[in-house]
Amino acid sequence: MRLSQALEDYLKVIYVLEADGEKATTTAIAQALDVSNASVTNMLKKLAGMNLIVHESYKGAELSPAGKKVALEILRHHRLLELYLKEVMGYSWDEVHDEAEKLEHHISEQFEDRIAELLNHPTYDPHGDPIPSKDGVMPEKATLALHDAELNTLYMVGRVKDQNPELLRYLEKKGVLPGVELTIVEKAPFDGPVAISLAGQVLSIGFAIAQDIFLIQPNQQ
Amino acid sequence: MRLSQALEDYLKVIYVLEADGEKATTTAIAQALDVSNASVTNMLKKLAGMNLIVHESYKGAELSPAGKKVALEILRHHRLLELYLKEVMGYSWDEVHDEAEKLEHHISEQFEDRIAELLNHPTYDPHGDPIPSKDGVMPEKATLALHDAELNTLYMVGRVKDQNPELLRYLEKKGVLPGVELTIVEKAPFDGPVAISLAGQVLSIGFAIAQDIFLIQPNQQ
DNA sequence: ACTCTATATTATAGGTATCTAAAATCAAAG
DNA sequence: CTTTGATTTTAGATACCTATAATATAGAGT
Repeated sequence: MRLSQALEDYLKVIYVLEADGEKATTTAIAQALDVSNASVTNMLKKLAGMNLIVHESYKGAELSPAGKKVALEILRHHRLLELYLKEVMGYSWDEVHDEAEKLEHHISEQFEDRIAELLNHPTYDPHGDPIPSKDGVMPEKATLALHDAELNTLYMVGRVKDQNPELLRYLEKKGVLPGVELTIVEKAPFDGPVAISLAGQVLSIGFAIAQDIFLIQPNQQ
Repeated sequence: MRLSQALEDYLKVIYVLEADGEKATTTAIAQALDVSNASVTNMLKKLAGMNLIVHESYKGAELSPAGKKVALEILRHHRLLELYLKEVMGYSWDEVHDEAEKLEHHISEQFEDRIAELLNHPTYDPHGDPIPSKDGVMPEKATLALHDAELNTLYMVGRVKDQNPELLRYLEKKGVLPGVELTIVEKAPFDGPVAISLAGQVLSIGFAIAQDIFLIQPNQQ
C-alpha cells in the first residue's frame, strides 16, 4: 500500500523536526510544508487514523514506529539522490535539494539500491546529513553549532543545514564545506558574527548562519 | 505553468496513437490509460479548453501544436530515461519502461539535459523508439513489421514495440534486439508464425509478436 | 430510411489535498 | 481566577481526477 506524496512529506517533516529536537506542532509543520494550519490538522488526523503518528489534539504529533519507518525511507531516497546528483550527474551542492525533493517520492526500490551501490553505500549526503541505512539505522549527525563551539579549537565542518541555494553557493566559494577543518578566532557578543579561520583565511559568519553550520571533532570521525 | 501528470499522460497517449496511424478515440485513450471512457471525455474537454488538443464531439482528438510540444517533451523524458537506466544504471531492457513511466513527469530540464549529455545526445532508446530532440524533431521510426517484410532479404531489427517484460526477456535471450540482422526464412499462411534466421539460428515468432517487431534495411542506417 | 449496436457524453458522486473564516482551546500574565 | 493572545481545530468550499449509471449520437446493415 503506497502512501500519497503529501502524506510522505508530512511524515518526513515530522521526523526532521523531532530529529532537530523540536516539537512537531501544527504550526511548525505548516511552515515547513508551506501549507495552512488547517490543512495540517486534517492531515494529522488522517495520519493518526493510519497509525503512522500519535496525535493528541493541541499537543502536536509524534511518529509511530511505522511512521518513522516511512520517514526514514523517504529521507534515504532524498539524501541518496542528493549525493548521486552531485557525484554522478555533476550537479552543484546548491542544486541538489530541489531535484531530490521531487524525485524522492517516485524512485523504485531498485533505483534506490542501484544508486546506493554506485555510490558505494554512502552514509552522508553533500550537506553532511546522515543517510539512513536500508534497515532504518540513522548514522550520527553533527550537532555542535558553529555558534556554540569553542574558540581556538580545531574542528571539522560536519553539516550545513541551510538549503538556500545562494547561501550554499557563497559558502562553497568560501570553502565552508563538510570535511573542511576550521578554528574559531573570535565570537562577537550579543549574537554577533563569528570569525573563523580556515585554509589560512579568516572569514566572518553572521549569527543566523553560524547556527546552521555544525561541527565535529576532527579525530572523532 | 506546469501541467498535471494526468494531463501530460493524456497528451502522450494521443501522440503515440497518432504516430501509430491510429485515431485517438475516447475508447482508445481510455484503454491505453486504463481509465473509464467518461474520464477521458472529461479530460479531453479540459485539454481542448487549454488549446492543447482539438476535440470535436464523437470524433476523437488531435493534438494542437502546443499539445504536440508537450507530448514530445514527455516522450523525450521517457526515452532518455529508458536509455539512461539501461546504459548507466545497469537496468535490463525489460525493466526500464515502468521506472521511466514514473520519473518522466518529475525530472527537471536540467536533469534531462544532463542525461542527454552523459549519453552523448542519443536518438533511439533501448527498444528502438526514436528520441525527439530538445526542439521537438522526432527521428525516423522503423515501421516495417516483421510480419509484413519479405522473405530472404537482409534486415536489421529497428524497434520492438511490446513492453511486456516477460516477452522482452524472451526476445533478449534469443538475441532479437535493435541493431541485430536477420532474414525471414518462412512465413506460415493464415497469420501463422514467422521463421527468422539470425546469428546462424532459426527462430519461430508468433503472429502477434511479429506485428510488434519492426525492421529497417541495414544499409539505410 | 430505419433500427441496432458500439461509442461517446452528461449527470452525479467520491476521494484527496488544499484553502479561508470562525470557533475552540491552551497557557501565560495579571 | 480571569483575561488575553497565540495556537489549533472545525466548518464549509474549491480544484483535480476518477468512477458508475443513464442518455445521446453515429454509422453500419438490412
